[in-house]
Amino acid sequence: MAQKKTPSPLDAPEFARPFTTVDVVIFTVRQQALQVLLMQRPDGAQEPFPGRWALPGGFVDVALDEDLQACARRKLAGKTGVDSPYLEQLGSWGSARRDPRGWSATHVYFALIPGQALTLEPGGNAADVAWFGVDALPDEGRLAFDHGDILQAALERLRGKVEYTSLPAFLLAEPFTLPQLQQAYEIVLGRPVDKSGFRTRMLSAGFLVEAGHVEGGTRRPAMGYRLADRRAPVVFPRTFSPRD
Amino acid sequence: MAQKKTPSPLDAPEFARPFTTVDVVIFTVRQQALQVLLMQRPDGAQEPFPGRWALPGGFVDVALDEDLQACARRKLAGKTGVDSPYLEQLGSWGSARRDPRGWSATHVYFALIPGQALTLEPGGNAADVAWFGVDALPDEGRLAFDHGDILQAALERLRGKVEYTSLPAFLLAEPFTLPQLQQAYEIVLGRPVDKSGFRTRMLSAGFLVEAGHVEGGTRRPAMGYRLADRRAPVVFPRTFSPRD
DNA sequence: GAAATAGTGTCTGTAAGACATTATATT
DNA sequence: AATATAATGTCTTACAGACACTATTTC
Repeated sequence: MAQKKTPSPLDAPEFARPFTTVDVVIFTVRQQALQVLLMQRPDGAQEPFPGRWALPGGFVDVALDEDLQACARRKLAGKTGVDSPYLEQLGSWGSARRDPRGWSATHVYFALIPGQALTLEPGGNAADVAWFGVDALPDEGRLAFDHGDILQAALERLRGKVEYTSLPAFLLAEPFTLPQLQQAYEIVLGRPVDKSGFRTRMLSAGFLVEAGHVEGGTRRPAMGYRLADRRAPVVFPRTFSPRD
Repeated sequence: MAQKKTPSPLDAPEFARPFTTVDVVIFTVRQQALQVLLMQRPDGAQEPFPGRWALPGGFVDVALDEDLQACARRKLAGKTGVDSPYLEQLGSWGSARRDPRGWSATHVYFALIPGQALTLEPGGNAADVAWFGVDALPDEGRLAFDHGDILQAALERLRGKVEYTSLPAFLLAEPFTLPQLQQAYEIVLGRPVDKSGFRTRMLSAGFLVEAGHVEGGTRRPAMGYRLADRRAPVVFPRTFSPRD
């Protein structure tokens, strides 16, 4: 086939460049449920998907953002005030049709933040920002753009990784106890986990550091733990339930 | 903090948009080694990284490409002639400095293609395209842009997933034998794998379909197999070597 | 029959899953 | 003392890893 010389967007400024956005799927555990942060789209007539719920995000600002991760961190800090969450790239979605305004590509990150870190409602304008249980999404899950698909992919990634990593530890404020950690696993996975095996796995993985007993509980106090390394999760050699 | 109203790139056309590219990391097994396809950058004075080796890729063409995956498929078919490989999104890299021409973001895919599918050298202009063993990269691995980092990430992803998936099957032409598949695993992982356990794992996973004995070998012929589903790999419940 | 490769059998150690039991706190 | 939760112990089973063995082809 003839290898057509692709015109460069640099040579021809009017050559259409896709626009570039970053979106963040922010998970937390609140009220015994896995929840996600959504924003309501503005109502203007020019706006795409007016009034619909969407993932927090927006255009990359080439003047502000050094790189994609910094852009994601900026948007996350703006909405939640949390500045050092677990942040992982999920992937990117780009097509001619996902945004009615034209060809667009979004780079998606997903973040895990402790529920206890959110004492006050996020941001200055709290009205258009809200937490939703992942099983109780607004508009029957029909979010703006392709954000429904993206959220679905984020959930699959999270639940998949939780089977064999220490990810749920990033959903808890330190220090946390092993029962609390187990509960976080059970909430994300949506099924009970055996206590004995759970404890052996967590302690033998060596990613927890003892931090003294936690008082204030109702009955016998449990040992508190911190993460030895808050930057990355630990990978276990096996999944939780090999087969049904 | 004051939530500055971000100017929209749509309202102001002169607002700088990052430019958008797609790159593909194409792996195959040739000459008993894991190899990757690289292209040599053109030599023009205006060109970034002239003469350096780079991953195949380039600008998204909003007129040609329906979405990112289609763009990756177009670039892959153009370089290799292979049109239905295993293709998975690896991630995206975007920053102000990765391309000297300005803020850019690239969406990276990685592909696995059978070595036997490449009877002739790829493309029309074969001079600037070549296969390299991943342990024998040109320029000591100092590729154009951040492609060295990207290739490293692709290798980690591939080797990581090979520990617990059937991915190496996509590096072989059908029908293939179990000894061939085992060899593909050993080449990618860089270590020997026990035959007995390997066979049990592969056959019990149920993703292989018998396709008659393969002759032409030197000694006893082996059973040939095809993939039941060429679209996605199978995930095993455990990794190959739990721990050292 | 020798040699080389394909394929199977056997043993063992480790660890997960299930469940029972003990330990330590509050009221 | 009763109770609730934290933490540990025991038993069984499944399976990976190691390695020996058998099977089937070519020369």
